[in-house]
Amino acid sequence: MLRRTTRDIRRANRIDVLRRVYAVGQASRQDIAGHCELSFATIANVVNDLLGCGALVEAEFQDSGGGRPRAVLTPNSERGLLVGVDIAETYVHVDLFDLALRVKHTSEHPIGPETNQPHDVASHVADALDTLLAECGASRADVLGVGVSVPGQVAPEKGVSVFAPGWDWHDVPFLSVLRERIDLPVYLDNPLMASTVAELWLGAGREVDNLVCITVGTGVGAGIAINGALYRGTNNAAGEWGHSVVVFDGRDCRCGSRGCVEAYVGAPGVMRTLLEVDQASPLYHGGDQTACIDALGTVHDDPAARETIRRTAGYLGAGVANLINILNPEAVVVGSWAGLALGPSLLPELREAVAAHALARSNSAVQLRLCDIPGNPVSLGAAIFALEGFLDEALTKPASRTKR
Amino acid sequence: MLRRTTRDIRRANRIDVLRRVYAVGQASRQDIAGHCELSFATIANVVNDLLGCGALVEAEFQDSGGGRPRAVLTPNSERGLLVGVDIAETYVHVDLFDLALRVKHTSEHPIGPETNQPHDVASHVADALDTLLAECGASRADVLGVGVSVPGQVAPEKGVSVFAPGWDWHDVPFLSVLRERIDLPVYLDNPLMASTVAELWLGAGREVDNLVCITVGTGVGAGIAINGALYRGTNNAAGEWGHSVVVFDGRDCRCGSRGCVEAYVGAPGVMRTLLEVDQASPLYHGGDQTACIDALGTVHDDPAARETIRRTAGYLGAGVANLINILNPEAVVVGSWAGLALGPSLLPELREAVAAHALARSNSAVQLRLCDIPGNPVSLGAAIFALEGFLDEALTKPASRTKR
DNA sequence: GCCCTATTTACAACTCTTAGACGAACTCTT
DNA sequence: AAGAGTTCGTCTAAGAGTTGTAAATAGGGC
Repeated sequence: MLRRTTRDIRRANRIDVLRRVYAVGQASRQDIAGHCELSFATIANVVNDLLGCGALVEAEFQDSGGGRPRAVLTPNSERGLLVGVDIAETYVHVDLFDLALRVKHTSEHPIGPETNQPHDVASHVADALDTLLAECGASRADVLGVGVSVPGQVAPEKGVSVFAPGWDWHDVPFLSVLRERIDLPVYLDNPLMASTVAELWLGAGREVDNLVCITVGTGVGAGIAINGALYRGTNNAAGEWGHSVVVFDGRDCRCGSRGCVEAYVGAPGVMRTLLEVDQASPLYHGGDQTACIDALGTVHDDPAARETIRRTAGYLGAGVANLINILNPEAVVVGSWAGLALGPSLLPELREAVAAHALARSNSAVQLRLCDIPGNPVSLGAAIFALEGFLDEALTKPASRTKR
Repeated sequence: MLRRTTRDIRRANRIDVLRRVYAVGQASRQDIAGHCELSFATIANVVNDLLGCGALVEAEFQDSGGGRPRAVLTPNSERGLLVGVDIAETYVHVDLFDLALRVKHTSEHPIGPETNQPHDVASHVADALDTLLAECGASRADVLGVGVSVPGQVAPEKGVSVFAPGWDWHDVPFLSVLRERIDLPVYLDNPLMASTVAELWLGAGREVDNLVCITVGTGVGAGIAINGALYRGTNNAAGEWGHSVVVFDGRDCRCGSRGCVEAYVGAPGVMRTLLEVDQASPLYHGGDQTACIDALGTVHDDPAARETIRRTAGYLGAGVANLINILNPEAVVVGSWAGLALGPSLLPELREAVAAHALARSNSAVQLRLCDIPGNPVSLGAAIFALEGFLDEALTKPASRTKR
């Protein structure tokens, strides 16, 4: 899977080059050569492949100071469309991207308890796709691929949702269900993997090849990227850091275990901490997750809020330090809605807490920051899965075509 | 470093093939083809390289049931010698291996507080090497390489011991110090990396390509292997799981943090638990680590011992479950002296504790077992580093020789 | 119009994998 | 004892990739 034949090298090089172009938006061949460790000749070959399949175009020519002008390569936004779908427990978010990974149109549908069965959800996706295409005046034929993220545990190669905690999905062959309604290449994965890939292409991965992408929302997870590639583990279950123990014999967690990171730094955990600090805090907002977390992130003069942030930073810092000690990454990125809402007030104390628990050598090698990807990183990552799939089809298959 | 040129593919294939031969002791080309995902022709090519440099030999011919007999390949124990050195805080352990990685002779020197400076330690190693060679009637020229493990954090490519906690080593260029005394190829790393490589070649890695190798001694760590290769992290500091937090605000740890796994399941931590259970337990043996841990592992009818084991299994189980949740490996192996001493009595309760904390999907994919490598896995792993270095020299360099 | 410089492209050399043809070695049958 | 059948191992040619070098290309300055 990693490196076997020479074609795998080419595929990897292709992704490297493309990631660089997307990372900076536009790049000359020289620029790419400076950032990927490849000879110039190889860069030229790979770029020609990518120009050939329409993924890139030579957008303009740049002055080179007295020599032949540099051709500037950019993603070819005209080549086609990609669809990224973020299915969460309460909504379906569908983004239509151009090939430059810019959002063209967005749609979001709520999901209620009575409409959370596979067929309902798949219909939502299909309908949203039709609507978005109509809005753009585009047709299904323009869509190069659809990436879909489903919460919980997923077996991407089988196209199965193994377990979705919020609903009662067990071993649902969701990919088939989707394909019945959407006659396009569809790729299935989960939000953790999707947002990590997004981070790799358009986030911290622009500067770094080994990173951990922490999502702090209602649930908590940590996507892992090693050597510029997503790390999936044996079962595509790697990154379930939210259910790693940080407080032995601590709070009950919805996973059945006790003392999990998620029970302390997931939104419900933070709210519980707030109640522990001040049982009558008005910031609790009667249990409204979004309102409460937003309030905690913005109100700076409330002592209960400050104390809640402080304690949360402590728990999260211990958990993050665990990741740093175990994985020794170059970057740790905190994302998802609760992480971003609390982030600005959390970060200074989080850094302190991490430094208190992480070994100096590992801590000095890592940068800790908030996710700065605009929009929805999950649907973006899903769309990137579709992009990768399209490229593999377009550029790896032709080999067998040539063979005749 | 991972995949760049086609030559890296060959190197990776070479290691795959060789690992298979070492794993089973002897293998026909057919057998290898069945276990490495390579065409028969490639197997033959790689095997010929390895025969050419003398790493393998055709030991015998096996009946094939009516056809040309299979040549059985084995490591060529006559080709030369490898040296593996395990430097610990209190001793220097030197093993002389033949190329089949069988121990020929062993030597162990204690290190006192007054002889733990780089030059002293290097002299110990050099002296031991001379002695061992004399005992075998071999000469320095027979030695293909020397692998050296130094405790603490190491930068292998620079040959520097960055920090050794027991002594006061900071950024010691230990590789140079060794080379002054030993005029042979020397490779430097730390015990965690070494024992993980040993596990990969001659332990659980025989069946599995993704594993975590836990060492439980005075210190605690977790070496990580992904896709059949050691994972080092950014700084060669990956695997410092011993200093991941499992009890928030728990026991003070020698690293300066609190609640680390090591503070509970390292030998001193276990002994502290014993005292908490029974302040006057005779099993404490006045603080003698070896005696106490051995006693805890063998005495089954002592209630304090049982309770200590139970609690230790709980802490360790939480820590191991964290690894399983985060990394989703195929195997977790527990080793090092305290782990092995406590292992048999610990294992059933450990499995329970892990199951209580790990997600079902990840837990079902993993096998948890004790290290079954005979002898010293650290010096063995160090010797394997030397073996890999020798092969790279012998088989990758010749390319440039041919170039003329 | 010529030179200079920087960028691209083209080409040849080298590697590696793989499929398939062929030869080698052994057993079994006739 | 001579084929016939099997199973292994080697060899060769084709397909695919990377890379260094040489040649072609395209402005800008004089």
